[in-house]
Amino acid sequence: MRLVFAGTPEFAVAALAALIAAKHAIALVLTQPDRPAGRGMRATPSPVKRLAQQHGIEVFQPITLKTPEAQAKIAAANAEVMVVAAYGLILPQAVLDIPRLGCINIHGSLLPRWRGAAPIHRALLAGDRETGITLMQMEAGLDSGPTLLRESITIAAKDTTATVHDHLATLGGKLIVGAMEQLQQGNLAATPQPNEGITYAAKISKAEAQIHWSLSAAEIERKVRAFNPFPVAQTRWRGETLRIWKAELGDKENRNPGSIVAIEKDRLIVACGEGTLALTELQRAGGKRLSAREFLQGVSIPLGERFGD
RNA sequence: CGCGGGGUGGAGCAGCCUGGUAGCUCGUCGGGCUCAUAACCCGAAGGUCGUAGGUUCAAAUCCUACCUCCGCAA
Repeated sequence: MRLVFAGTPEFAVAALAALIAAKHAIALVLTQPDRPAGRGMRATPSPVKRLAQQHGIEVFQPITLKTPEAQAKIAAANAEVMVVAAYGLILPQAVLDIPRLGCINIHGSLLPRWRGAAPIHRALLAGDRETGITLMQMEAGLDSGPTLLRESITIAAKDTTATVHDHLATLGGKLIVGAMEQLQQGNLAATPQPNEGITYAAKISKAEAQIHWSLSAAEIERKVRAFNPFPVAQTRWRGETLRIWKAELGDKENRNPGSIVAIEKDRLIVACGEGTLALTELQRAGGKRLSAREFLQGVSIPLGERFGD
């Protein structure tokens, strides 16, 4: 099929790669403008842009899609359908109407649960046991369009946003290729989303990464997994930021939230509002990620020392 | 020129400000203790202190440049 692809981060790369592999004609790729990023704040192309360029596909990076110029550019691609995956820009109705078969979005949740920007993070934070990919026909509302295809996966106790993200990105690629096939055969049916069970996945803010030790160990443990690899759960320690990459639930004892109640060879046990959490991989400011064992070899920590503000 | 921290035996760190015999925790190797051990005791090997210059009688330590890792910010 002749199509336009719109996407920006790594999540969208798997889908674009799958469409390319399936020999679809990608007439144009839309992605966010190069943004200053990383140390040095150099303008950095998005992952999708890099992949598109590797395949010699034309890339278009408008700041907004509201202008007639941008819309004309998309219309000129003369695509039958537009595939959107974590693009990051609102598509106005005028754009949604351009492709003959409309716009299809690849969303990382089982809609209508977790509409919005950070569905994977929110699913992990909430302790969901399953999530998945939903392909939907886009309309003006936020992730509210009718469902075309969907497939669920289970979230295991050890899963992090990183692992679920990769899993879903791959699944999204597989589903979108299947959807294109069905679309060509004219048997891709749309089912309206139910009105029950709608939730919204707000963007993750940096402030949320801070650990509040008064919460239960279970909640904090979920935060550690949900915020891996970004933005990474963290706490304050001796005036510096300490990132917590991995942790396990400890025993049920409940002491002084935020204080270190035991130091084992490979684990640093911290009291929470309810239960304890065993930190197993951490990172000091300016340092590398270290196993708790390595971390403990470099510093001497007295029992009772506190984490947090 | 966005801001900032670090690169020291195999690992993680201290020492640098106030230049002058390189230290700690762990690992490795040998020995001992023990029914036994990832535990304990004794001993050993292993470092041109990121690279290149400079200052100095003397540089891990002060100065300059570069390489490289990381945090913030996006």
